[in-house]
Amino acid sequence: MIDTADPVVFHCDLDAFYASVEQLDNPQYRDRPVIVGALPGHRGVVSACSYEARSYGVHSAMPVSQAHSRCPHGIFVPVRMSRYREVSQQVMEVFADFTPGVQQISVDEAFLDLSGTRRLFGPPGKTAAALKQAVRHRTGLTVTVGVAATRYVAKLASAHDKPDGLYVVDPGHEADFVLGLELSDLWGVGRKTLTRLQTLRIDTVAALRETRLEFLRGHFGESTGDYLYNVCRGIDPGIYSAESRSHSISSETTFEVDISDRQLIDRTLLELAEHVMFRLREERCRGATVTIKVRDSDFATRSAQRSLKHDLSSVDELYSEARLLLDRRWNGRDALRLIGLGVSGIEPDQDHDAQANLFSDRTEEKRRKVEQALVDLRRKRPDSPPVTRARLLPDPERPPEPEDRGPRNRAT
DNA sequence: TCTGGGGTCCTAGGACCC
DNA sequence: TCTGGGGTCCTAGGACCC
Repeated sequence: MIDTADPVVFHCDLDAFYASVEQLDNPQYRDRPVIVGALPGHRGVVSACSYEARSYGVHSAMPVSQAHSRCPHGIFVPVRMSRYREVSQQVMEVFADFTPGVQQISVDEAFLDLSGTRRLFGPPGKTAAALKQAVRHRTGLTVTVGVAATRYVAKLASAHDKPDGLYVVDPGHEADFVLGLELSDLWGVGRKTLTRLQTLRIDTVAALRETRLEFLRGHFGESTGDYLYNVCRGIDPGIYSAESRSHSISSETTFEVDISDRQLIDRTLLELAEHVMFRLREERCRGATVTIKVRDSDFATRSAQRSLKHDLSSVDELYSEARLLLDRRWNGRDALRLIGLGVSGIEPDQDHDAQANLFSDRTEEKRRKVEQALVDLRRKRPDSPPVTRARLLPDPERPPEPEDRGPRNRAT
């Protein structure tokens, strides 16, 4: 007998989301292999692709050059993130009609808490079918729903029945369900962990379940050991249980060709500083830890980080810290493939004005105010050309920026 | 085939303090 | 003077996810 008080979680996952939106907006793309990401001839990977493209062996995270050779007649289109956010918002509104307990975890995924709705909507499987129908009717998109008593198992359930799927794991059957999966199906077991498990002669979920907790902790550390021990038994390790808020903001650029030109690298660093600081302000956050990242031609990646005694107050300050850090990780000669910049340890900035008054340096305070004014202007008129520093204005020698490199408006 | 960009969380070693 | 142990913060790197 199923208790009406049993917890019920839906994991809702929009199918091939970016590619589906492109097919929706461009009817001529329907039933054709659509590949969203970098364009052929450029560095980059596939962000998403339609199921038609998958039948050619294309998948997300694959280098675009490879996708192009597997599917030369595919339709390659760039990422239009702001459009996907818009459609995502519509879908979330449909979800909200079913429960106030919507926890969005990415642009194309959400957990829904449907506990205690049996009397209102009937059995969870019926509710999930109605939800799929509502999403299709209102947006034209298909969504796969996994239903279980916990978030972790609901997530595995949706992954088990894509696309346009509906899979219910009845309460009490979590362990049996997980036993039927491959080790690599377990969320949180990636390529490296899989290889290490196999090296230890652990090839299946059943074998993992026979492995002692102490052994797993010894080989993988306490945290991952406990994680593996739990998930193979269908026990939720506590994913997404806490209220999440962002702890870092970063931005990075991979150059079309590796470069060692100091001026170009400095200029890129300044653009990144502008972008990161803009987002920090836009989200009304403050932070004091700066991290830079560089990647060499051979893909070796290094980082350097410094925590300041005070919160960052301006683009110029972030930029000059970033340059100091860059000098610690780059000899100024080797060609770089990528450069990145981030601020971490960020917290909500409750009171801007009180904060600003703490700055003893009047110029810093002035800068801060000018930058905040720019943020407010861009927020008010997002379609107007961005106001920016003279040295960041487009260089006639350089190709134009791809659409989605600029600061974004967050859907809230 | 030559590998994006945005995040999260964990580990391990060293500094520092009690 | 020498010593132990714990807690916390910082830094660098790595695994994983969408």
